[in-house]
Amino acid sequence: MSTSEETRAGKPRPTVKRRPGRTSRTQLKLFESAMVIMSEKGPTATTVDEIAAKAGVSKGTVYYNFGSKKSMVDGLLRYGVNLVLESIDDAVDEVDDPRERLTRATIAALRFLETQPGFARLAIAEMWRPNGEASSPVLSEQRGVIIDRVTELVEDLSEKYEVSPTPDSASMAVAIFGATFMLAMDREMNHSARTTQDATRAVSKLVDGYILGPVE
Amino acid sequence: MSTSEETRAGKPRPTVKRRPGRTSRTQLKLFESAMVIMSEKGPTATTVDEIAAKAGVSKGTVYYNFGSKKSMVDGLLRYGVNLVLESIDDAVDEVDDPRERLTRATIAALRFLETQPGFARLAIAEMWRPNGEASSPVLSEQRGVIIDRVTELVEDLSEKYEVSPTPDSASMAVAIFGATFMLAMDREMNHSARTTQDATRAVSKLVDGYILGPVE
Amino acid sequence: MSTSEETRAGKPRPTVKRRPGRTSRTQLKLFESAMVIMSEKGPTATTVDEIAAKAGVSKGTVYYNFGSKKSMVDGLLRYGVNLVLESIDDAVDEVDDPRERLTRATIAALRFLETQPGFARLAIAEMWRPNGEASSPVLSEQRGVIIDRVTELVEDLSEKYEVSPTPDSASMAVAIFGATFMLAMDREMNHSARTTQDATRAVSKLVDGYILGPVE
Amino acid sequence: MSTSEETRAGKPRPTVKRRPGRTSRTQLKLFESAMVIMSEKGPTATTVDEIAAKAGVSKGTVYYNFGSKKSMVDGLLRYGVNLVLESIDDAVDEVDDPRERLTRATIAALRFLETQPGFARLAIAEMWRPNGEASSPVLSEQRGVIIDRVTELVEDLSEKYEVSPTPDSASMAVAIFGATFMLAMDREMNHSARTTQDATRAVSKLVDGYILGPVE
DNA sequence: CATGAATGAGCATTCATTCAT
DNA sequence: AATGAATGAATGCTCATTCAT
Repeated sequence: MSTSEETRAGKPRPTVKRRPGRTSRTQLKLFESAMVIMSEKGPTATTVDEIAAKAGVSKGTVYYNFGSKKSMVDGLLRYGVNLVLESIDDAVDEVDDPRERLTRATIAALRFLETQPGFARLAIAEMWRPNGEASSPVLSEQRGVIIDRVTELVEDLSEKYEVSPTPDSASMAVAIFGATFMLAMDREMNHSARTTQDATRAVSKLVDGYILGPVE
Repeated sequence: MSTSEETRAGKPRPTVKRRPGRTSRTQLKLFESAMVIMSEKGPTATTVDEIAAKAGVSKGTVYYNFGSKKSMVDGLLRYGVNLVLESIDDAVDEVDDPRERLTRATIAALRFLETQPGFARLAIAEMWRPNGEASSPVLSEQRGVIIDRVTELVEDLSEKYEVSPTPDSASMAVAIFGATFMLAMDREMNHSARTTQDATRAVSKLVDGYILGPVE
Repeated sequence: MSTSEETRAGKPRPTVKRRPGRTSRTQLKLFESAMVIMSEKGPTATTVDEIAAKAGVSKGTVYYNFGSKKSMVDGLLRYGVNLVLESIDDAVDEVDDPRERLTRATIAALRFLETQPGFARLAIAEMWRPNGEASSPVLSEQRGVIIDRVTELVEDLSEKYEVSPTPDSASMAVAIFGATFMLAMDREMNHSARTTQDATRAVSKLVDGYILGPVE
Repeated sequence: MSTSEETRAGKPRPTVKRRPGRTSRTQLKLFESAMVIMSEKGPTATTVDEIAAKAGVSKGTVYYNFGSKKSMVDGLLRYGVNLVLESIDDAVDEVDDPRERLTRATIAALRFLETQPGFARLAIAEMWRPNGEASSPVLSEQRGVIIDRVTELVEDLSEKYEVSPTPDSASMAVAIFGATFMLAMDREMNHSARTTQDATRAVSKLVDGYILGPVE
């Protein structure tokens, strides 16, 4: 699911199982522990010691398995994005109507983010970073992957409803994604302030706005 | 504009000019330097040394003026949020129609975020943080301030168009804010990918969606 | 006496006093402590903690003053080489005869190395290192400086005695330096095994061999 | 060829073949790999991982065969010294004249060191170390072995030419060895700066100097 | 007001070594 | 004989903060 390009010659480290999908028990434990702590404190504030302690292994084991904190975050990011993508695909599966597909997709994403607030926070903390050095290529990559998926859905919608020239599908996708994302984050911060349903409805509204012509 | 809650008793430090709005030249210089660097590297990765160097003063001076790094970030946050609020107020001023007001407000915010990507990054990096310890009260405070402002605008709209049961105004405000925010960030990351106009139009679309009834 | 090229932008570190020759008390203390410990254990085996402890300052102070362990070693190297050079110059001063000059120089070097076995060990440990990465440019530099000085002396000798075609002066310088160096090291290891005078005489012998024609 | 003094009681490990001179294929492979890497990076900077990787075995296998990194270095040292000794013996064999013997011996050593710069570096890095703890007994031992061999040659020379009281043979041996060593190292560092012949001639000169009386 | 030397807790990372299989 | 996952002590380095001048 991820590989460590950092492994210097002569320093053989497993880092990640060659067989994708087959993650050792230890790696999985570390993965989960890292996700939990990093969602709470953010990746920077999370120490490798904490992760190791939570996973019940030694610090050395973390490095034996992941090579570096950075590659662990990368792995976490890829892992999370895959989960989002999967939950979107599941929600959309066997649904034909483009509008219904988009709506279900956003709701699915919303639900996922509410279920996994950790990932959302991790993602945001990593995604908006200095464009410069620290920002791993994995970020732009994953950012693209998810936006592309939403853009596809929007484009199907555009075709069916023949939405006029105006906003390009990608912009629309970004907007929808942003709305969804922010609603999820808001719910998590102001616990119980608003119901999940409120959020769901708000997103639906926005989608509708895309289809309908401007208020005359 | 900033306060130092950290100053322990018995250790009198100016930290902040008593007279609000009256910031010394040194403080201003530090403020600006901090904003520039923190936008680029994020607040955590930014060191006090760097800020001092950029401002052309000694490290000690930073502490003399701000007391701590944390209180500096708080100040920056307040400063930025005020700017956003101001640009929204300017855009909305003398406009009566609620829809027009909301549209203009979002566009103003969009423009601001595109002009000050630094602040946007700073805000997001700080605002969605562990609900726990690290998160300063200033954050939730400012988060609330801005969402409240948008909510007001949405509520005016609801009244006029008598938007039915639908999503509560606050959720809508959050969604709109999220869409705006994400469009701004996306533009900055994928430089030039999409035009400012595309983004503007996309936001307008969403606003329209709120007003109109659901697609029948 | 040395500067740190490593200082990254925005991370202002004194590293070394601008005014050459004027080293702060702390830096001097660290310098001396480092020399003592590194001569005993070798630079690699010496930890920054140890140096700090011996100097009676905190670890942070070491970094405040030298920036890195590596630049400290570089400084030590330069420092030592300068001392050797000085002691050679002192010994040679006001002596005109080339042979006498060379002899005195080697004896001076020998004495220095016996007095400062630490430096000798440090030098050798650092000088013969992988030509690759780890080897700082300072090394080749200093290596050159000292060999050049000896070569000068040998060349003066060559001229006076019109030493025939034979080995080039530089090779001769290297050989003499090597003999001197090894005698010094040997004396230190096998304490008291051989007297300083024995060593001195051995070196003289070698120098004579250079002047005289081959045994017919 | 190597011993593991570290093996704690009750933990029987082969570590070294009982039958001296009989080294298993795996051990040989490790031996050679270690020599190559350690010559390049020095023994301290060389990790067991690297050696294992280069030899194509697992890290555990290194320990299975050698018990510890230290005992591996010891073995390497012995191995190298034996090679030098052998090449000297070969060069001297069937030569009767003491001067010729010494000259040939130094030239042989010079050639060996130029051929095996790795060993030279390894030897020097290890031989001049803290007299204290880290220094394995193997070191002084090997240091003695090689100096003794040269001393023998020098003594034969002394007898024949009746070199007067002056420098004792051992000092002379050390000096000659040092000159040889340094010339070899210098050639390796300043690649191609001086020819092998220059070095050879320089050493010859020094030997001659020993025989001839002082310049009157 | 300002400075800069000093601090020390904290952190990511390395690596020789162990051991169950 | 060999393996490789796991370990943990050790280490170089960072950086927010303090304080005497």
